[in-house]
Amino acid sequence: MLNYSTSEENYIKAIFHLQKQDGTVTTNELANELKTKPASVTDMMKKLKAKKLLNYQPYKGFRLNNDGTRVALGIIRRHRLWEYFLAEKLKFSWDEVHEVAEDLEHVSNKKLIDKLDEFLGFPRTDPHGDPIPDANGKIEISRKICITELPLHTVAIVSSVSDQSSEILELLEHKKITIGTKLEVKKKFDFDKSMEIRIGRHPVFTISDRLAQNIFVQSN
Amino acid sequence: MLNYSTSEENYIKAIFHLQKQDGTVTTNELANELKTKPASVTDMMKKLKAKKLLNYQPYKGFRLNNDGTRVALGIIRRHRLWEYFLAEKLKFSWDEVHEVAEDLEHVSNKKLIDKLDEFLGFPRTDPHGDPIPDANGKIEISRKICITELPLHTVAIVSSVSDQSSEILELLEHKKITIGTKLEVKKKFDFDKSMEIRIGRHPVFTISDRLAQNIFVQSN
DNA sequence: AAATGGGTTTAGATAAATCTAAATTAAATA
DNA sequence: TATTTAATTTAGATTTATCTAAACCCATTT
Ligand SMILES: [Mn+2]
Ligand SMILES: [Mn+2]
Ligand SMILES: [Mn+2]
Ligand SMILES: [Mn+2]
Repeated sequence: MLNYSTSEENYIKAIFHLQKQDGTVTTNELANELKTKPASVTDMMKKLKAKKLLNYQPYKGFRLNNDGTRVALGIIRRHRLWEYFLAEKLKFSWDEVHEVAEDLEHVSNKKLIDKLDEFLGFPRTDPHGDPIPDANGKIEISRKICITELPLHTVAIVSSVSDQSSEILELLEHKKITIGTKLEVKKKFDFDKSMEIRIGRHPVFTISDRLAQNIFVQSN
Repeated sequence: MLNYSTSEENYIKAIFHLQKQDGTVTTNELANELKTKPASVTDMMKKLKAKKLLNYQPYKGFRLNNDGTRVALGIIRRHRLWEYFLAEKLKFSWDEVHEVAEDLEHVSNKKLIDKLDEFLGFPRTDPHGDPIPDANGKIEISRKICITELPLHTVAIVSSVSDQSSEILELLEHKKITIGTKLEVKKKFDFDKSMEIRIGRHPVFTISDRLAQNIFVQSN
């Protein structure tokens, strides 16, 4: 296992996340994601290609290969285990963990991470409901769907939330929605795509399309 | 509170530790400590002087000022809290914690460290017996003396060990000496400076001068 | 007082990561 | 097919941290 610089790791992780949407990632997409400039991205892509972590032809975009994906999953494992530690053990709130984990994820000592995993009881998901890769880089394929796709009158369990800001946390806490909440969609309005939700036997209430877009439920 | 690079922090911490012996630290001493070259030290001393963390006149050595000392104590606080966490929670052994803490200490998020401190129950010393500075940078002045200085037939408590290698750990475990052990020196031999030690009512046994040099006891 | 030599600093080079501005390419439009 | 333009790459500079080799300072010895 080679070691990569903090900068290289940040690029690798960002490509991994952007790939999930499209097949191949473009220079501008990545520059935008990392708040850097396209020229810097091109430089780094040449370097990562030389290190055989991705496929890249000038002007044709890039995509992590098997080795690159393995490296990315290692970084994501570290990130999400630290997020779990911060929330569960240090009582950080949901929206605070990401920023700190951004730094901790770059301390890449295998024994540290495997012992941390054990200490935490081998958690399966981080505080945002995203799956944590195991020591071999295996990750659960999250069969999650957005509640905007959920059929009416079908009870489902909230499994993750894509936005991780304090603003969405405030709203979700107010609406008493959290990971694990069982809810069903009772009505959808075409006009503004808002919807009425019910949790258990509580009265129905309304959430905006903007919020609904960020709430995901288990689909199995 | 400004932030400093990993490299700057490593220099600051090393100066702090070297100062304890001498009054002022020399270029070669620091280069040797950090396994770098004297020219690199001079460059960094100019930078840290510009940042007003130390006193430095060409050819005259250097010494942290109040601000520099405050920064150093922050780094040492992080280092030792992580060492405690690794030993106490993740069950790392004594000689493994330092290396990992060398990386973790550079993640400088005040809330992270203060919550970690709380989670650990505000430990007063790290696994090697060295005091942990509190959130305000206050550190117990360790009134420790080496057992080579200890008068004969005086029971004392082992408070710290200066070498932190796996080799000394192996030997100390074999001799059943650990932090907290009550022992007394029964005899010293001029020829090789070896000494006979007694723990409680167990039979006396011999330790070398080389080992004795590294064992410190509380002196109060 | 002059010479010596170890410790220290300076000069100049290199590697990593970034940027701006200019050049280039490829795809869409005329 | 030629032109336009937006995305991308290249060229050249900058900052940080490091190094080697040469120059310099200064305390001790001749
Ligand atoms: Mn995160
Ligand atoms: Mn997360
Ligand atoms: Mn240590
Ligand atoms: Mn220690």
